[in-house]
Amino acid sequence: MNRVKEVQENLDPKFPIFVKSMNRSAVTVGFMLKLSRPFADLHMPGHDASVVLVDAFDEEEYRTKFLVTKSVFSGGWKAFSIARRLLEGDVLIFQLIKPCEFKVYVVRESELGEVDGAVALIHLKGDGRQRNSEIITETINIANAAKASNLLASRIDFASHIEISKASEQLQASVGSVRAQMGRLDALALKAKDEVESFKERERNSGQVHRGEQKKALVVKLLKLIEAKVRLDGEIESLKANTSRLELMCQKEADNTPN
DNA sequence: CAATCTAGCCATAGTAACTG
DNA sequence: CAGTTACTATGGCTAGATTG
Repeated sequence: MNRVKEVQENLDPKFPIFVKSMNRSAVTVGFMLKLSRPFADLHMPGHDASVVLVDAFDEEEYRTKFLVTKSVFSGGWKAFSIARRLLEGDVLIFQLIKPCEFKVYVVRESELGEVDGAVALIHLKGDGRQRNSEIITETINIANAAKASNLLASRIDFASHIEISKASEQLQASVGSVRAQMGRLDALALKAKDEVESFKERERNSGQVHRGEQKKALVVKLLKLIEAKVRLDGEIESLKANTSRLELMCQKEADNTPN
């Protein structure tokens, strides 16, 4: 929830948001999602309405029905839930970007590493809230792209498409590497933050003692962070290229496969 | 008949009122 | 003023209705 909070805080505040963790009735039996009453009262129409959910992953739109009497997303919610493969415990952040239109960010309980990475990048970049939300989307997109590639692969004949499998494996290996990098970045970012806080504290308590040396140490740490960020950017670019290559291969395969 | 949707019921948490 | 109780709002579950 702390991670969700951090993501939430880095979204554009001019759009109202609400956070919802997935329970059994939202992702299995019944397939309906309750909105919090205060949010529904403030931002939802006073009548049943069709609501558009825009997946932050691929900008794909899903229509669902909002039932005002129960403050729930009902008809159509199941399609979104299945398409995004939502599980109990996953947390969704709904950002109201237009009347009856939400952008939806998925924070998966089982894959918090994805969000950790996004948070690490937020610490590093810090050049505006809009940019931050793009970073989160991009980071989650990359991880989801790897999963999507698996889904595609499951639909085709593995035996006759070894090359695609290999590409998929390479892609997953790359994702693993990037996740590991992100974990390290997060740790470094937190450490640097602690250092800055402790530096400020010491400065308050003991005046200007060793100020120069402490600043030097901080600069070294910051340089390390920047270096790691540049390395990560390179890996992300390479990962994107791999994803495009895999998509092309799958597309070719789909074109060649008779209906 | 199976999948999907809806509405009602129940449990729980929060709050207000009452009592000692 | 603090503790207890009762009421209300909210959220989750599930059975029944509807639709294809």
